[in-house]
Amino acid sequence: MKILFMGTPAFAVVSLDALVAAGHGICGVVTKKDTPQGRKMRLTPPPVKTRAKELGLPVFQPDTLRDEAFSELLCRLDPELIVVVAYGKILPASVLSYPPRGCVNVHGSLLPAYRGAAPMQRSLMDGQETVGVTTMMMDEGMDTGDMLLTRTYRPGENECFGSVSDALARLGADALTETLRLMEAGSLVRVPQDGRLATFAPKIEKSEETLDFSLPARVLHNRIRALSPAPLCRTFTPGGALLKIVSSSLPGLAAAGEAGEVLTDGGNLLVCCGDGQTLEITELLPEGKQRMKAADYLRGRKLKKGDRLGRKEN
RNA sequence: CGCGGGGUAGAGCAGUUGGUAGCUCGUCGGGCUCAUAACCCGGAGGUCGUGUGGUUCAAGUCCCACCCCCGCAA
Repeated sequence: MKILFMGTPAFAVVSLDALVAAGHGICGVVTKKDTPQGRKMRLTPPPVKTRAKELGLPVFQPDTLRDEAFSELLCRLDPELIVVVAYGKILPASVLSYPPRGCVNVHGSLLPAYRGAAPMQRSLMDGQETVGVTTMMMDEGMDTGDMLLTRTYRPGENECFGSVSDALARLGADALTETLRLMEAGSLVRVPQDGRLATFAPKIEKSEETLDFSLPARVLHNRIRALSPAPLCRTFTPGGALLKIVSSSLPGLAAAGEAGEVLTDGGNLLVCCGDGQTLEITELLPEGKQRMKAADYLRGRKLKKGDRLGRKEN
């Protein structure tokens, strides 16, 4: 099938590779523009662009899909189908209606739950034991199109967003190729979403990164893994140093302490939470340092029993 | 030249007003113990990021240049 692929991050690269491996003709790859990133604000190409170039595919990085230039490009490429995986921009009706086979999207949740920008993170934050991906026919709504295929995944108790995203990227690619196979065979079944069951997964806001130890341990743990390996949850030491939390676990121990109180002097870093349960911080990233095991951090004697982690004092 | 932190034994850190390096852990050997991630004794392991750089009688410690890592901000 002659396909126009639209996607941006590493999550989408897996699907792009799968399409190529499945022998589909990719007439073009549309991705977001290079953005300044990192300390030096160096212009960095999105992963999909890098991969597309390696594959020798033509890459397009339009400012907008809503102008004449893109319409002309669309006509020139003349795709039968558009596949969208984490592109990062809304497709206008003019684009959605162009390809005869329509537009297929790979979405990182089991729709109609978690429509929106950050489905995987929100699923983990909510402590969902089953997550997944859904392929769907796109329409003008936000992830409201008819569902095609799903794949489910059960993340481990401590599994972080990065790992889940990798897993779902593979499952998404798998679901995508199967969807296209069924489409070509004419046996694709479209399942309308029940809008009454819809939930939303808005993008992560900066304020959500700061840990509030008055919350229950499980809530904190889920947030930590949902935001790892990036952007990471943050808290502050009594000295005011920023501490990013990379990973944690729930030892299931009750504790009588104040919220954010460090309960140990060495070894494991146990912190008392609002519900009287403990959260074990297993890996962290001190400001200006490499990420390290919490036990290593304690070896440097930066925290001792009775210290309180929390918001920066002002 | 956006702001800032850091590069010292395998790991995490300390190192005061410049005088050739310490701590916790790990590791190796021995001991104690029914046993142990516990305890005791002992050992190995470091050109202190790079520069056959500058200052100095003497630099991890001051100055200069460069490389690398990280946080903030985007």
